[in-house]
Amino acid sequence: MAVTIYDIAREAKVGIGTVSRVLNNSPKVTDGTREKVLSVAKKLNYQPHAFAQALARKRSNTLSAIIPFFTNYFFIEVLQGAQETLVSLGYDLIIHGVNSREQMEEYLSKSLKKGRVDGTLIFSLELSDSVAKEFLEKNIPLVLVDTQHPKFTSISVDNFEGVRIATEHLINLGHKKIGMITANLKSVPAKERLIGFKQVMQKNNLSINDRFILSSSQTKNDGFSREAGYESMKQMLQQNSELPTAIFVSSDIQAIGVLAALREHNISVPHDIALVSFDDIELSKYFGLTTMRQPMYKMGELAVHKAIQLIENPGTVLSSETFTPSLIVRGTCGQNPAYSFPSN
Amino acid sequence: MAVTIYDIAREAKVGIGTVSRVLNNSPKVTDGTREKVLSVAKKLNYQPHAFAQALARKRSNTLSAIIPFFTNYFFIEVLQGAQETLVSLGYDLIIHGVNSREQMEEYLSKSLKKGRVDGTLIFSLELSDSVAKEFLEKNIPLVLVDTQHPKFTSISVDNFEGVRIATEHLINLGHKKIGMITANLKSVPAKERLIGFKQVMQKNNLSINDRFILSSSQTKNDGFSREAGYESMKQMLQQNSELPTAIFVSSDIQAIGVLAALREHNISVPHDIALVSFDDIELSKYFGLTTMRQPMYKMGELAVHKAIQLIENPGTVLSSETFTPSLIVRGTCGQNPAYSFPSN
DNA sequence: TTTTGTTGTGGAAGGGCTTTCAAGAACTTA
DNA sequence: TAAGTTCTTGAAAGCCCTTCCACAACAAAA
Repeated sequence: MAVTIYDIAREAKVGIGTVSRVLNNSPKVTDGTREKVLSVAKKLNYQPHAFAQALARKRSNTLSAIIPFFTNYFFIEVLQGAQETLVSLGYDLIIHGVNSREQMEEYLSKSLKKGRVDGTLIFSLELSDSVAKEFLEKNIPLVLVDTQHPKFTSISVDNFEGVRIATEHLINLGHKKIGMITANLKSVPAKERLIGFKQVMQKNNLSINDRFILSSSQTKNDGFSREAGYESMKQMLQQNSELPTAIFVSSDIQAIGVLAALREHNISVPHDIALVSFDDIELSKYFGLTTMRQPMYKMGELAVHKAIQLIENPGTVLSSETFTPSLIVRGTCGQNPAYSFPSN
Repeated sequence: MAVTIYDIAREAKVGIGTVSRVLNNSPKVTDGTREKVLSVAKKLNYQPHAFAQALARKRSNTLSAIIPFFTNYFFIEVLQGAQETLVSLGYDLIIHGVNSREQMEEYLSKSLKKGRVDGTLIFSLELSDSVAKEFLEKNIPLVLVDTQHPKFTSISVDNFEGVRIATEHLINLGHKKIGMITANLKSVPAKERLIGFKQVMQKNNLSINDRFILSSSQTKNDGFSREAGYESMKQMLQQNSELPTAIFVSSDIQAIGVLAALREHNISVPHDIALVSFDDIELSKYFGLTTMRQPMYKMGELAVHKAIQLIENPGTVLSSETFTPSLIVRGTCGQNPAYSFPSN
């Protein structure tokens, strides 16, 4: 049986209340008793019992994170950011990986009420109204990462700004005929990136050729997949005799498919066509992709801070923060001649 | 305030004990009362309070997993296996990603005593004696995955068998002059894979040319890195005028480095040199690597089952299970002509 | 000296559950 | 019908903590 505060109280000849006060750094304890208690606690190698504490305090010092497994590298980095901050703040992390929105809802409906966690982080998954309502009703702190909802604090990436930087990079390199390959337009980021692209082109007085703009009809991963990228590029090659000199692709994973399609047609990157994409997943460096990097670690970190702020400060107004992705120049845009493809 | 068993008891006009018994499927309750309680519980949308339960039962239905972040893809897959099994069994998972053994020990020393988890899973990290002692003393169920210790249940991969399959695949393809590039020999898998390789060569009456066998002196990731692979291959190229016709590389990530070095020298894979490696990380398919796949998902799954068995059945003897990796034939071994490199 | 005010302290209550215990209800059996 | 069993049930105790309340001890003010 583990050591309890009763053991300490007996040994130190004080009351359990005093022991608890000492352990919680309450100021109203004499230095003498404090030392006495502390030394006994150390001698007995006391550790507070997490559940008893949680029960009494009505606080568990635990957060849950719901992350889709399929986000892969994003998953790990963001998790790393979240986890390390959490540890430094004395919290634990219950993680729940899911593969779909349905799975998330199922999990939430079961776990939410158990009072096991003080707050929740949801990554990349769109919030359904029913879930949103439940969080609101139960007043459980919730932070959204890489997804948004008007009623909750969220952390996301500025797609418009990212696209602007990417596209202007291409423009500054002298490209005028620029195409875009995006994912399934039902997905919010796919749509935003396309709209952003058109805006930038217009702002720079460049004409938009609709034949150079393709979206995907695939539903698996909303078209953010290698296959989708491959198909889109194939299609562009079929439909056109003349090609753009540069293409902005809405994700790295699609860009890898695009590269494969181009290679099949012996079209050299970046010589014949330059490429810039979005995400900077782990694969990107191996393929030499010039891309827009999302500060994943930072996002995890900030998510935790926001969540804890919400917990410790229930009145906090919801705040949505936006990160600007940064341009990572590698081989596919042609600016960096030292960068061979696939890269070293 | 949440609904408690007291609310149910009052509403259903029974005692709290009865409510608890119904909720825990105790047989000694009449069908009549059972239904009554159940219907009230449903009506009030009751959810048991996890901490109160844990406190009373002295069981938390929670496992903690300690996984090094740097294992990347392994991390995700194995986690997925663990997590999904856990959910199906009604357990929660506290995960703790670490970057080193020191970090792991620090975390353990703090968290172990809190009685927060019923058992622990440790992945890929070698157990120090002090930590081992602590687990033993406190009698906390522990399962080791991808690492071993004589006193604990573990799940690992049969390196010898994996190497045998890989190397004999090369031999069956007609190769006789086979080299090996391994990682830092301080790491157990690196060493085992090398020893295994030599055994297989001998068993097949093939001569081992020491000039074709390289290990890495790098310490970062124990030499399981792209850079290490690149360096090793460079070195082999420098030292030899004649090269082996096939190389077994101790990990995929190194193989990617090897590929880069070979490309620089215009040596074609698999035409001039065939390659087989180990792990089947996510990258592998994009590089068309023929490799030995570890059943990561399965390992996570089994780890959980073993841990829970240990928890629910404290007398269980420790059992160590070994998985045999399976050969994934892609482009780099030359057997699969349809597989271009980098692959489609 | 008495009164008022501080400060430190012990212990009960409470958090929500499981489990034990004793007693009442419902059955047997003679 | 009485005595003896067996079931079912309500309520108390216990899990380990935090926090509130009341009181003791002492210092300062009257």
